[in-house]
Amino acid sequence: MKIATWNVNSVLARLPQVVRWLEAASPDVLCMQETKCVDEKFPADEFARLGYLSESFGQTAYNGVAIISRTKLENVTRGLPDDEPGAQSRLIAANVNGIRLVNTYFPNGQAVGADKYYFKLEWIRRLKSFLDSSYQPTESVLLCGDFNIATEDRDVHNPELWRGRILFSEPEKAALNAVKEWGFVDAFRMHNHQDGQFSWWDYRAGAFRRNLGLRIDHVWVSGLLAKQSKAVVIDKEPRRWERPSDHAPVVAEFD
DNA sequence: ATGGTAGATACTCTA
Repeated sequence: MKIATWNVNSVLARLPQVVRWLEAASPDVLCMQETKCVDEKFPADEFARLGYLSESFGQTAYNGVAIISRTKLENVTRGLPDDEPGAQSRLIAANVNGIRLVNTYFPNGQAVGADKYYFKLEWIRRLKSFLDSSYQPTESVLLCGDFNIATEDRDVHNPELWRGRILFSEPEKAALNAVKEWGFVDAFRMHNHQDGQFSWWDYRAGAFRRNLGLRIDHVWVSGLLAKQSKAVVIDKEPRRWERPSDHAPVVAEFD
């Protein structure tokens, strides 16, 4: 079973690339972030043509998450339980093949100390509460998405430049570590130990060409799934295509 | 230290 996560940076602008990638990689499930479109405009018909069922949780212009799957998606939930009405669309969860999938788009935070930064930290705390109250670590839970946090020096092209900055500040890492302590393992790091393995590169200043990136897109799994984890790869190929997303898909394979 | 790009929306915000 192949489960992928990809921040597509607008599912409508990226539709040709997403379709091309689905045909090439043929994942069973694709979790998307930053779909940037309301559910009525989500291109479910295009994905149905490729054999995928869609569940979307979008909004106008910003954020938005979706799961497409070759097999049935059950018990779909949208948002965090304590979200205010009209809250940003950042989480969609569903059961697929006995796995509880939690697809997330963490707030970016903008800059350390900004209002959005504190919103990010609080959102992560609320995610932790949601996990604590909803699931047992003995279940098969997969938390994936654009976490907008690099966790270790080897996940950052220049740790000294990024230290203390947004996406790599200590309070962000501590908040995320509390989520991990729910009972997750970073599936990518079970199989890959090198530095320089990134999932996002800024559109500007030739960052991709120079591999000036961060690993901020993650697949985390509970213990049962960790035992079934065969491989996790970051597929850089679609980042080389015309009009790419600034993120690359991360693909996890399970027995 | 600055500015570089991209997407959606509506002349600006977010990343």
